[in-house]
Amino acid sequence: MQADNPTRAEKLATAIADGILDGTLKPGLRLDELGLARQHGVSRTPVREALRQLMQSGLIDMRPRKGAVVSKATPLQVESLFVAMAEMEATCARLAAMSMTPIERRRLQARHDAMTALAAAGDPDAYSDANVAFHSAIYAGAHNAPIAEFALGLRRRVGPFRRAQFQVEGRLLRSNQEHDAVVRAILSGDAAGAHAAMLHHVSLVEDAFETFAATNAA
Amino acid sequence: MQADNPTRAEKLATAIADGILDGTLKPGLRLDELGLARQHGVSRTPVREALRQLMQSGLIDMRPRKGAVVSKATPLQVESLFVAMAEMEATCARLAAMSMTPIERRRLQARHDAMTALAAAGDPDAYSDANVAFHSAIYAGAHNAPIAEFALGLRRRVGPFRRAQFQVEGRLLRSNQEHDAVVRAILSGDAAGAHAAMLHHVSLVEDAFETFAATNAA
DNA sequence: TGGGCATCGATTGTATGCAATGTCGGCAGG
DNA sequence: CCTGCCGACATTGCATACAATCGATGCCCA
Repeated sequence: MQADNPTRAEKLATAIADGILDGTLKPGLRLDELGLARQHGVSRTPVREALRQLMQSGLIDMRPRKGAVVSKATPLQVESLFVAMAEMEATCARLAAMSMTPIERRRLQARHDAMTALAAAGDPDAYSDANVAFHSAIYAGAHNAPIAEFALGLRRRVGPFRRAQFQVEGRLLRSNQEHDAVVRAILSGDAAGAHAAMLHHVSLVEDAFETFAATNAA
Repeated sequence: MQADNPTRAEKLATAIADGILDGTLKPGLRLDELGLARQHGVSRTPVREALRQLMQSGLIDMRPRKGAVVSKATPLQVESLFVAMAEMEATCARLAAMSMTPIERRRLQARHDAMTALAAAGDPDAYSDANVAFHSAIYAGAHNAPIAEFALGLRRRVGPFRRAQFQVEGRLLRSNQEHDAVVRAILSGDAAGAHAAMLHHVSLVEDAFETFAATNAA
């Protein structure tokens, strides 16, 4: 029981969050404190603290004496999440265009070039990983911790709803083209252009989700 | 000990948050769990839960075994907060221009007209209150819960740094003029214009803070 | 005299126990 | 048969007790 610098409550928080985000813990499921405690081999105390943390991040809902349930996102709420993420991405791009250092700009360009190659090679998995890093780089380039954290949290929360986005035929190349517009605007310091290009890019992701959802609703 | 529907942890969280925001608990101050518990007449458990909640909202910093301290905002971090708030206000204005219902638009217009009267009358206190409501109305008009909540949280956090903004001579009238531009853009559905106008407006608040800070740093 | 180290105190992390409250099932009355 | 009340149960909120870790103080030795 040594070398657990991350506290039990922290580990529980991430474990439960992972469970929610990867679909193991389904929306609406009641999170019983004692059950979770036994399941993870700890007492209720760290469970309670983990739950409180998750509540703040919006992954679960807790009402004073009614326990905790996995947030059940209505389609409207999911829509809000996508809109919010699009806006935050666009905002980060705007700020990045104004704030990125020359080194960050060069690295962004390098990332983008690498992704262009991946898109041409047609490797969805590698592209997807690189895509996450690409967007994270823009968050970081905004040089604004509060916004970057919020954007990261949003991305985590919308994650479950856009799993297969790069499976769609031709999405890779289009995504890369859109990235190109974003990168050019950022590198040239065009704040408004970066905002618009990123908004366009992420809104298309949202459209892809809606198409996907509509298809699966049949 | 009845009728405490808000749980003790919740009440503690708000109490401590108020203490931080109104300056009673100064940045850098160590928050001793046992001390807080005794001070509020409860045990450590609800204190811990309250602290965890405050950590998530950014008001305090906690490190695994090193306790909690009131977040000490460096000037750079304060700057980040102001930038973030400006961006979120602008984003809300953008979304509001696209999403507000006719009723909301009429109410916004009414609010603005009332504030114009207050500005003309030169009543800083009443204007300040109305100003909060005005901006909140725009948050709500964005019709996006995640963004609105984030914006509200940011406004709370920057609050302590912009107390006397309307004390500056002539600020009232200028503020009202800027609001006018924002309102016109929103009412006409000009998303980009609303974004720009709000960004301009809030950035001026930031400038006022910097002037204030620079003056007081002497 | 200065540095390394052991031990102590303080404080946090975790576990468990108790009291209070919400929930579910059964029962009486209409 | 349905509706409303009542009591037992389950679960949460809180308090207290125990364990583990960090920091500091003082001592010993070079």
